[in-house]
Amino acid sequence: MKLQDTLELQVKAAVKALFQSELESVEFQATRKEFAGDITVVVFPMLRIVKGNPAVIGEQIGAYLQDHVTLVKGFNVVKGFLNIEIDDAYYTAFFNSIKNNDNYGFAQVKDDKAVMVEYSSPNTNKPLHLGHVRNVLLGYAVAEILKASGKPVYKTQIINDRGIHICKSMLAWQKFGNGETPESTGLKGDKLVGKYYVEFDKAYKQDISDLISKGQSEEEAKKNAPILLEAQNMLRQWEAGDKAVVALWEKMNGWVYDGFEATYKAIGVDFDEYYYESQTYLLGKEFIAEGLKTGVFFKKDDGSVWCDLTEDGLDEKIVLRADGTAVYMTQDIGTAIQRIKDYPDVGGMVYTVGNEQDYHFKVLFLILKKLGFDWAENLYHLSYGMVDLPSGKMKSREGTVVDADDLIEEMADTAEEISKELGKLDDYSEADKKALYKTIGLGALKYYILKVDPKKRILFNPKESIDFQGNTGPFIQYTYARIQSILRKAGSIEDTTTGTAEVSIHEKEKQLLKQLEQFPEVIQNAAMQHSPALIANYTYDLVKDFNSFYQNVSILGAEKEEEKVFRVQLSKTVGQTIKNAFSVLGIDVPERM
RNA sequence: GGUCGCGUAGCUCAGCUGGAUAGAGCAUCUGCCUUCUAAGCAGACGGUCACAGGUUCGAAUCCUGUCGCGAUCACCA
Repeated sequence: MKLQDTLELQVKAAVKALFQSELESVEFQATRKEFAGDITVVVFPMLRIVKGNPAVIGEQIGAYLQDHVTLVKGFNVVKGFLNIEIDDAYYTAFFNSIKNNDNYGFAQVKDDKAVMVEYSSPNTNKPLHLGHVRNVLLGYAVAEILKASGKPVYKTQIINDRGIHICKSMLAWQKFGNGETPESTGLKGDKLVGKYYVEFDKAYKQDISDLISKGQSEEEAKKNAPILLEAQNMLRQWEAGDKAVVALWEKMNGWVYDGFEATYKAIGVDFDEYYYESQTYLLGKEFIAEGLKTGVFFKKDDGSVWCDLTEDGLDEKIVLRADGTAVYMTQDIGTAIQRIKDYPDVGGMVYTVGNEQDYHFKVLFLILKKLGFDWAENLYHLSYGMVDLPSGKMKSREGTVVDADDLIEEMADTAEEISKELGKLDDYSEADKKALYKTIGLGALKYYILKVDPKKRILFNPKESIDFQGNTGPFIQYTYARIQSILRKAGSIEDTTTGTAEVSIHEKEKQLLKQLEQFPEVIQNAAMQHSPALIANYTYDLVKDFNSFYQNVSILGAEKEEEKVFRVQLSKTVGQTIKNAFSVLGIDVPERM
């Protein structure tokens, strides 16, 4: 049983024995480090049940606990806070229970219902940028956290592969591309297609200014620009299944997918299943028709279909255009239903999408509930703030984006610079060095993004590089590498001793043990709150405790053999915990750096 | 205008369902590498938790209002 649960029972027993009162619950907190003790009972809330002076009550309960509970070694009362000192034996026992568990912190699969986590979900007309990076890192981490908390998880994305924006890239390539391909240019497929998206915009702007100089208003010109009309025509041809257009669409989307895969691989994320809007929007339409029959939706005079959400405090929402074509909502309804059809064990879904779509998901979830799906109760919009630049929003068309591939490369370059300055890796091969720089660079980037609350917007200043010192990924990776160095040096020592001998626990060691103890709970909390930031911050605290221990206590130079063994094992366990924590964040840890 | 989110040290952020003197990192300044990796450690400096009320033994945390920033209220996705 957990320490806190044990103590709760005992405190209740104490109150019953001393004051003949029944306590509903007991409030605990970690003892502040300026006071003696390990865990603290807050006496104030008891005053409702037990009348008297909180300090006196604290003293009485403390005395009772000391007499009746072997784990309680001592106590003191400061104001209304009863600080309890726990016997070292408790911590040694705890440590022995986890020290050989490489999966410490991860729960066994205990849920038969799976969660499907959607992230990335890009448009196929331009490369991924820093905004997508935040999305992908968040989604991947939350999926891994859910897994670690004991849930089966499917990772997926919805690829927005149809619509006017794709026709724009296609048309521009047709007009100006001269048959360029990723092979002929050496460009990544997504970059090539993105290039023509920008080309389209240039031509479009040229058309507009031409029309304006011929006397049209700006508004008219925007609508009548020849190249836009052509793109719209292409969309109609696509919807009509025109062979040539569809073939071009397939070819260029193929290029983009190859490019995306390369980026996902570089970032280190993956997916179990892909969904394409071009394949799910029709199913959405079916359920609109269904909902029309059951009265969930209604038709307006012009033939458009709507959902009335005014009773839920929202507006009316269109779900099908007057001409019968699908809107965004139609597709999302279809996609959700398709997923449950494909994976009947899925009992809930997480959508990783920016907070500008908060309203959309509120409405989507509500509509799915109205359509009567029981799983609609378990939908969660993992909403996150935008990544902005000092100049404002990132806009692909205007080229003001931080490209994902470039960023990853720059991070590795920075890692290389720092590493070379320190010069600790002279015996590494070039290939090993390169791999390490990537690990560190990515570690810095991922940690930088994941440590902040998803709700907050991030202001990314490309001129100020991401830190490698302090509360950062590389700092944590460094600590891990240090631990591995100790383990390499300790080598055989570990194996020759049983390590069960009683060792008096140093203050710094106890601090580490307390921190380790919390890890499983942190995983559960992070899963419940869909928050990678909790894991990141926990890991940072653990690492700080370790470094303090490392600098203040000699590990390999311990006076007694059993102390040395204990410290080495403790280091090893901390290292394993860092590795486990970082693995759910999708961050690798190096053996040396 | 309606709705939602955010506002904590010069900067970037923690602060769980209310608890002790609000914590880290960066930046600035002091010490510590002949001893396990100094991407580190030990310390100093730095705060009217946007503002005003309310709830209570106790509020950065909960409630109300005000101000500031952002998003959204599309037959775009």
